[in-house]
Amino acid sequence: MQNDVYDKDNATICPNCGNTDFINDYERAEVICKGCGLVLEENIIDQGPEWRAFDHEQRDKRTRVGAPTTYTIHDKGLTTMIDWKNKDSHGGAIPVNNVAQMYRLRKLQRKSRISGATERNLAFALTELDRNSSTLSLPRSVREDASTIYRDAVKNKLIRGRSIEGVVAASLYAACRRCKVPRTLDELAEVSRVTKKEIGRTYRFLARELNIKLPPTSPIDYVPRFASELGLSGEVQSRAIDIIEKAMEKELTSGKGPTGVAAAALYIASVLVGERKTQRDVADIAGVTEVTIRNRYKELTEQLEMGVTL
DNA sequence: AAGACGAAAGTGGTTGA
DNA sequence: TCAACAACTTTCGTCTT
Repeated sequence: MQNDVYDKDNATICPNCGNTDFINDYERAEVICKGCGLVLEENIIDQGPEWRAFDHEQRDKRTRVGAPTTYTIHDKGLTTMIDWKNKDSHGGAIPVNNVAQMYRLRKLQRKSRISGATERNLAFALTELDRNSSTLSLPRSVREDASTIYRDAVKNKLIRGRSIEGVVAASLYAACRRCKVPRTLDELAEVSRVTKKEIGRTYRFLARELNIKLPPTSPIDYVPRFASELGLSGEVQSRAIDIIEKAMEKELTSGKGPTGVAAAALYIASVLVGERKTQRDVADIAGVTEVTIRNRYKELTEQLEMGVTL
């Protein structure tokens, strides 16, 4: 049917063979790796229409929907606009004595769209949200999620005493974690005008008040992004994930910063595969120091009995 | 000369009295 | 509110490739 890119949880590589191409087979409701045929996901939902159309005219006729509603626009994109043309529904001219009335209606409509402090607050916050997620190049799903979190925060009157920007950044941070595409607090602080400390505090506050329960971030979630920024192959990625999984079994990762663990695992993997990167490079991308990489790296190699292979 | 290694002192945040 | 504490950083000197 369609050959989309497999996007579940933002996974971009096959854990089995490291391939990056996937087929969405809607007939069987499976996602399959193009390289090795591994079934990566079952019971997927076909999001296409249930009807078929053979030409453009039919498609137009059978479509029953307009633009999707979105939480990233303050009125969910459900605005009605009054046409600026002075024509009625049949295309005929509107009587002159009604033209002034139409003008007043349009003005009213515009004003009512963004009315009241809450609406204006939302409109501002959501453009801010969009700007931030654009510079971080976050997927649409995360933006939607962040907007709903923000809306919840507003609904529960949690923004009082806090800056809009702070809450926006915190919502984004939470959404990123929930969607398993973690960004560090540093990265968030970089794009918004809020300090890392403030974002962290607001985030914890939101999480508590809104009952957002989030498992601690797994180092694995950082691997694909760091790897691609370092220009490392899929093989290195799967090796790194392998290492992290083993490390988690032995509880070597608890209490340690996930970025540090991810960085060390990637460093080790890059050496093992023969695409060596310097500690400096990996450290810069991951936002940790070489020393941290060394410490993690030492622990990992010792505890996982792989010192010999290095 | 660049990178890796490690010791020592410093920093910001959490925890428990 | 304060001190203890663990993780992480900064800095710097030494060793390895």
